[in-house]
Amino acid sequence: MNLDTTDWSILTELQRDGRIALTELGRRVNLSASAVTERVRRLEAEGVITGYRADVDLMKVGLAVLAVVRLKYPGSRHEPLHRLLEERPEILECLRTTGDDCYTLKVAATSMPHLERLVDELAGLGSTTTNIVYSQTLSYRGPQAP
Amino acid sequence: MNLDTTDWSILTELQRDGRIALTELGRRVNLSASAVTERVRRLEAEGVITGYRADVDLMKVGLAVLAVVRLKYPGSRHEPLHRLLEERPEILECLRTTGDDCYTLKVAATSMPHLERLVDELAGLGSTTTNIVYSQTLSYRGPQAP
DNA sequence: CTATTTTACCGGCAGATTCCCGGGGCGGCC
DNA sequence: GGCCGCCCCGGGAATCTGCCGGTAAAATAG
Repeated sequence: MNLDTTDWSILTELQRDGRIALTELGRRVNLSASAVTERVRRLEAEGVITGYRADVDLMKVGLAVLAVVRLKYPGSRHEPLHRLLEERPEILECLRTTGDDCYTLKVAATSMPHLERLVDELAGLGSTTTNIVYSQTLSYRGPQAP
Repeated sequence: MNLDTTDWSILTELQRDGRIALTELGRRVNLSASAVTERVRRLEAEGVITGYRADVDLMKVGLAVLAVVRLKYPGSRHEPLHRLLEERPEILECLRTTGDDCYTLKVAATSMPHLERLVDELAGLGSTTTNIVYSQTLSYRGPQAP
């Protein structure tokens, strides 16, 4: 799988606006609609583009408290955590990392008591370190050409 | 801004597939195309939906090394960091948090030397703690009804 | 309790978009 | 040269979007 400059332009545009029409996308990358369609289909089929998502403002939907929870997980039984990830949509992201804290989670809650409950559930699995998020730079850009 | 059950269904569907046609979206939430269009337009105008993005597989585009970098930032001059965020597309996300490490960054690099360069740049601003990411649960779900 | 306004929905139509063809230009290979 | 694969273009049918008026139920006012 090799990406040329045009592919990168397409990825950049689709990361900026994932709902853009293919004709408009073609206009921006100097390609006909059919050519750009074929390229996008190929990028999807190859798994370069894994999907398209609407971004939702957490505040606007009542999730006012965002936090990073680092979880130190003893042993190697990961099923309880995976089950928790399935059950709790408040856990937005879960990264397994090197270092003392095996997992880094991003968690959204409606309130402090809500966050407290979530952290308590996680604390049942291992020791946690929680930091409240003040603000986040909206990363509406994804990967770009290396 | 109050969201009813239908709005939540719409948000759920659009977070699962942000490029779905409005007619199909209407079918899934039991609404006509025009009704669902109006609701989506309202959600966009109110800022609930902030945009639509294509998700790109980092591996597939050569960004094989993902890391979490925590940055302890002395003082209150944040411009140097913001400039770095603008310049370095490798920084996918930047959260400002409570706690000893003021910032938590998610960084994608093509290789270890590449990551090393990035961390060195960040280390010029403050003291860093870096953890490599083994794997991440693809959070293709966003917020759901509280 | 009735009248009026507001809200949310539907259907339909014009225009735009997507999908699916066939066909052309170009470089590599026999 | 001749063939083949690759990538691109253009055209037409099917589909989707954007916009309109019209309707019914809920909210508001009197």
